[in-house]
Amino acid sequence: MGLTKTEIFTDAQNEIALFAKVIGHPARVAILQQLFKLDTCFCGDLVDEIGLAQPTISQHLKELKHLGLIKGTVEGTSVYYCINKTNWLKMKTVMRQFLDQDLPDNVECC
Amino acid sequence: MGLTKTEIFTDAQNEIALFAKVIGHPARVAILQQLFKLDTCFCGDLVDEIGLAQPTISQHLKELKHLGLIKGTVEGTSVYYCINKTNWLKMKTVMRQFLDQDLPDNVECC
DNA sequence: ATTATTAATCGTAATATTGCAATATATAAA
DNA sequence: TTTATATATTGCAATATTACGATTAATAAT
Repeated sequence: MGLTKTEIFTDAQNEIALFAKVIGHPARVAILQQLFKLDTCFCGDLVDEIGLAQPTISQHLKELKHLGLIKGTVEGTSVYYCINKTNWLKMKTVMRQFLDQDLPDNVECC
Repeated sequence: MGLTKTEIFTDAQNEIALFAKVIGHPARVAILQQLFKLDTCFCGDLVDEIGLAQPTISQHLKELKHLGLIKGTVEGTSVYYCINKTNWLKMKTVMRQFLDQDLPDNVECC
């Protein structure tokens, strides 16, 4: 096992989970916050800013890129990363819809 | 390793990651959606609704309970679960603040 | 051409997660 | 008291994740 049974859930449920999962690590949270703060950021800056080894940061960046939340552009020997606004907005919409579900006020809960 | 270095991140970053992580599995997404839909839900209903074994569901419920997103009340041999409104709102606030960060419109991104 | 710089990839160790069968626990019903 | 029902816990196997040292790749500078 150790393998999520994605096939028994709806696409929407899997999408929410995937987005949430990528946010589910403080290093990736920190990277995203940096990219928002600085608009664009060289990979090396992130390694300096966050206290993790370069390969570790690179790996987290890869995951964020894979989900489309960031873009990377090569410039010389450096790569600068930035938020992919379109996909960030998409994630925001998906997550907000999930978070905003609510119980009717009158319902008495346990 | 395989061990997240939480100590190098801020409390806020770790909190965001923890909340996101618990949503980062479709079974827990499905459970939460059911609890919102039905207001309150017997554990057995969840096992029937979602196609996972009873111990697996029980484990996911435990994680959700541990983070305070749901409450469980024993009634006879059954346990009924429901959303913990207060903590759900707290998570919503934390996550929304993270998701709502934005780049200035005028900034040109890569 | 050689060397320096930057980031990605590979390989690997440690730990975490997912899922379930088997079992335990606890209450309800007979 | 015995039996049925519902949920939690235990133990375990399979897989995933996290982290990093070593290496590679690719460009820039000398």
